Amino acid sequence: MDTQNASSSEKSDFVRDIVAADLREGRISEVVTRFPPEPNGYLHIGHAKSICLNFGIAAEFSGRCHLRFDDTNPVKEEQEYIDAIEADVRWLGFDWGEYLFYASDNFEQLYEWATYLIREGKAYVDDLSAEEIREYRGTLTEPGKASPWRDRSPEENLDLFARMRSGEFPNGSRVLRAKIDMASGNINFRDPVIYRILHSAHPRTGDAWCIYPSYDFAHGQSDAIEGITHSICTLEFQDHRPLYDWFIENLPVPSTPHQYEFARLNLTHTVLSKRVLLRLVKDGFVHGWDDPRMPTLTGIQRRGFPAEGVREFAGMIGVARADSVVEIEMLEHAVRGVLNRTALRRFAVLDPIKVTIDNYPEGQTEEMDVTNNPEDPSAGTRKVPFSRELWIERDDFMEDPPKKFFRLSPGREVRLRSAYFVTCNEVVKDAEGNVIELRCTYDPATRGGAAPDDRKPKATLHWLSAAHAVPAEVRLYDHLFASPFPGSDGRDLFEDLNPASETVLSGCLVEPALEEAAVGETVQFERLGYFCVDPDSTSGAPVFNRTLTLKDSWARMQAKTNA
RNA sequence: UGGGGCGUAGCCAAGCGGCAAGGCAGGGGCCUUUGGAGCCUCCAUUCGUAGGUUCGAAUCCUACCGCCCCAGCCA
Repeated sequence: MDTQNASSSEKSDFVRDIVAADLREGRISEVVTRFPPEPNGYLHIGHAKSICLNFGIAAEFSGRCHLRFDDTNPVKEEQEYIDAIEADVRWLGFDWGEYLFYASDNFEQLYEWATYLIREGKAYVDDLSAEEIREYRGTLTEPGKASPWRDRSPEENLDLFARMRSGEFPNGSRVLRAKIDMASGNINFRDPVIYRILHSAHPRTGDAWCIYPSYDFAHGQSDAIEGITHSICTLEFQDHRPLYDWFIENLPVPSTPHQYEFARLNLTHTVLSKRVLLRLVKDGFVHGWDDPRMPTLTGIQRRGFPAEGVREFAGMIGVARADSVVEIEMLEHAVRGVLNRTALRRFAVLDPIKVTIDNYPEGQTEEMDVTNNPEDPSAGTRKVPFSRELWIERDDFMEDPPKKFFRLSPGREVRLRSAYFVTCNEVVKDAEGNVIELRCTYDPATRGGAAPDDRKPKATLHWLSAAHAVPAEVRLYDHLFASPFPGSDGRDLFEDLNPASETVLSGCLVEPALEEAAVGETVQFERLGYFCVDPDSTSGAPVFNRTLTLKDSWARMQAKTNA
């Protein structure tokens, strides 16, 4: 029973099953995985799935996971991205230790192996142009045909390849191709390009090279050099696996890694395409890679999602081979789960309305003891000042309330959390008839929020003492895209952007404890949601990003009756 | 019409010949000094479809249907 319970709480999926079997049956003695980002953009939540898989497996099976940059295309790659990727993987909570690699570390070895292939008669320099190569490749249903340069001698190929390296030829003039099978049903076998001429500086190797290996020629060989046992990638590389294996078999590589593919993550109401994310940033649809609406790890972090929530989410969704789109609510559920356990509770009023307690002594202030986190007694309590003039949330009052509205209204008594019961006696309006102030009385016997006669108001409100409240800016965030499937049914992706994805509120008020809140800290504004201190905050002028709302059954009820 | 994959609830996903896990979402209820959280409970007589094998099929076989990926000198 115990072992059953223990094993059922372990993560299990087809990749872990394969690793476990390989270990059990002695095909490997230690599992070695790798996370191989190309430094041409920022990491997003989809990468988090892969990171959690690769680092997670290594940890669970006492192996190791390498961080390797797949930096074989200098025209798209930048040091900025390398730095950001390292920071994001660390933020997610993973450590590659000494195992930091770059495909570019292997450029010399890769070059040597390319010449090996040439000497074996398994690679050749092709003078065809890019367009000609495409034409010669054939189509999905028709075989390709041989390039006229396919049968050059190894000597000539070696000479040409060396001259490609030395910079003698312009971009696009020649490529090195593996000589495999122009008639293969798998297009990756139709003499794939393995080296191209790119007179372009590389973030790491500078101008040492003007020819660069393609992904197919670099990835598996880098795996072999590092001793990777399980090279885990996404489904679109399935067709490349035979080619991956071909290079491993035809080259004198030091180990025999294997590739396994899983379905990449898709999420509703957002998009996980580096191309589109780049465009959102470059065209100003968002404020940057770290915009709290972005699905990038840096954006998610600024939004206030804890790394633990992201990891929990990765565990929830599993790993399989079927294409899927996960509802973003699952991510939000995981995030709320950790925030509920860890976030300190605070009072904040986003849309204030004045409350005056007529029978409370003018000039008096009390320090009320308020629980920091009812889920975690060890978080203790804090003092929140209470006085005669208060702010409450405008939404928490209705002059003419519908049946199920339990909050404040004329003649009704509610509890001010951890303070007193108050009753609304009078509604003050301006010339236009807008409610501008509520005149209330309090019951001194209910100090702390409990009545000696045990009567229980149907609602508990959050509040702020007017004299002590700190002004703040609060940014409300919602899904980046209004449609769950952006760009579906032929719509332009950008038409589906949610116009209400960001709402900036000024004139919000927060309790004094928040005046000097630490950037990056996420707290719960009681009854409103989770909010994260934004780096735009300055001393005494905090800025908060709404991470997520609390689940709101009142709002749900409203929506249902309105529908 | 070539090659490679995938179809289990609204969504994700276990299941590996013995009678459909779990989570998210949703419904109902309890509880509550957050209309939060928590707790209880309901939610697939059926696994893309049709045949077949078997005492027994989501699991094996056959055919069909649907969806995804591949024709970068991107990864």
